[in-house]
Amino acid sequence: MKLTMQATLKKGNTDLVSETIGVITQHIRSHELTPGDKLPSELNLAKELKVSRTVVREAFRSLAAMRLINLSVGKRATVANLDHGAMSLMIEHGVLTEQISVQQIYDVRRTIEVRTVTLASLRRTDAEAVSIRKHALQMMAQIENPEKAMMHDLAFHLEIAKASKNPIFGMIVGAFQEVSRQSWFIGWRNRSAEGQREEMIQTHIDIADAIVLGDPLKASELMSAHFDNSVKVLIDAGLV
Amino acid sequence: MKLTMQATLKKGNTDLVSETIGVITQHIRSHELTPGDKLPSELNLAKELKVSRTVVREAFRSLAAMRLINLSVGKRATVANLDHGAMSLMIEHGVLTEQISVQQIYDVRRTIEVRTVTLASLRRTDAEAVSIRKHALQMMAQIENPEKAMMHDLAFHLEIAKASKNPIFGMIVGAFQEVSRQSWFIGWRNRSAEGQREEMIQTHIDIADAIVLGDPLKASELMSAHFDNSVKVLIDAGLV
DNA sequence: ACATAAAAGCTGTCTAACAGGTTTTAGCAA
DNA sequence: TTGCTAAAACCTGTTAGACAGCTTTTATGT
Repeated sequence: MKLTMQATLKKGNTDLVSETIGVITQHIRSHELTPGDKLPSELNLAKELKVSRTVVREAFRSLAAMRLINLSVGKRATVANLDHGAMSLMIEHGVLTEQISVQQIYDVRRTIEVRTVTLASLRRTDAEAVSIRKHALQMMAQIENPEKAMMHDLAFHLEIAKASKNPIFGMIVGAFQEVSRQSWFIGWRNRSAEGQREEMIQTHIDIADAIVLGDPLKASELMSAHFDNSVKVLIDAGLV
Repeated sequence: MKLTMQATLKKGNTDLVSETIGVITQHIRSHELTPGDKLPSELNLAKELKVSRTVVREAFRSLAAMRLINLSVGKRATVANLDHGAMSLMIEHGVLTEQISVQQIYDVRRTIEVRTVTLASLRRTDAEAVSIRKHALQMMAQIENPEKAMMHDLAFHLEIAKASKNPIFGMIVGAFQEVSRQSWFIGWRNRSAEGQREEMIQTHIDIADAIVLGDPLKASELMSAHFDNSVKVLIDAGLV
């Protein structure tokens, strides 16, 4: 890769690391780099910008934390694919520090997922429809195995987001899954009455069927009802 | 602050920095820290974990990049308030690297903002209602000054998100504003026909009025129409 | 032409040092 | 004793150099 990083650091009020981050993102932009493309090495960047390797390293780490680039030992840093890892941590942090409540998460999820299921109904490939339905069926099959049932539940929602063909939805849905993982079992445990779990899973199957049939209205209504029910269960469980 | 970081690094397959990040987030969790609370100093953490200050610094930088903590020279790191800065960069990166299209952003925005305006209509304080309406009116007043008109436009949407009383919506709406800033002028320039800009701004005022009146249905319909129109303008401009 | 070994390049981590900002401490004055 | 001030202690930002261990390139010999 040719190394033309004509941008120089204007050593102003902010710190060198922040400026270096800016230079690197600018580099990505000006060279029109796409996922997988390599960035300059730490040493070259340091020399180019006349800063220490430490500064460049901290800048790289920052970008890696946001999942904008990938680091791996021995190799040069590469531009990263869109990923929800960083957003997951942000959401988790919000919950941990009591800035976000579980109910608020569910409201956002409902808002997003009513949309993803609508789009998925319209845009899904046949393969995606099959995959989505399979996860719903597997939930039912694994009803005695909460751990696995949850896996399929999460995968079900994520597949729908992917089938919406909008990567931002995929990112947001993915971001909430880490933290949802924790409240999932509460919901499961509190659906203890006869048939409650089956009913919940059946809703998933019905949603899958609506997607298979390409019925966005039906799909979104079911999804909305599913969230209504989930929030109700959590509230009944005293989790508010 | 008492320094009990009993968690030790299990020097396993991943790198020390990642593990240190985990320890720090764990520290925040176990000590139930909330925004503003101080974290241990780099040196103390380094000694505690038996790693070099370099490693701790890179961990801190990573967390700061995600806006989970705030750094400032001379002072100890503190737990941060929820902030959309990192998410802004992630979205911008997605657009820059051609993983996200402008139209996809608008679809997400519409989805979210139809919801925020609904919630805002129900939950806004009087002060918020006034502020929202003021921004809409200021847009009209600054119709000859695109730069300022845009500022009020963005503030308008952000205020609505805040009035929804769900910080996640605020974060998401904020995150998209950085990147929307760039397409805003395209939309503005392409509403060149007589009265088109006034019409667009009038929609904002109408939305504000619906919020003032506490009419969520009307507000959400108007917001939806606004996005329909914006997307149409951008498509007509050839930006797809 | 190809396989292999050496060399060069790169990242991860550590140590030591110093500038300059911030908080705490100590001591002095009222 | 209280309140102010100056010094000390603490803390972060940045630099330089070093070495282990992994990866890519180069050179070498068959």
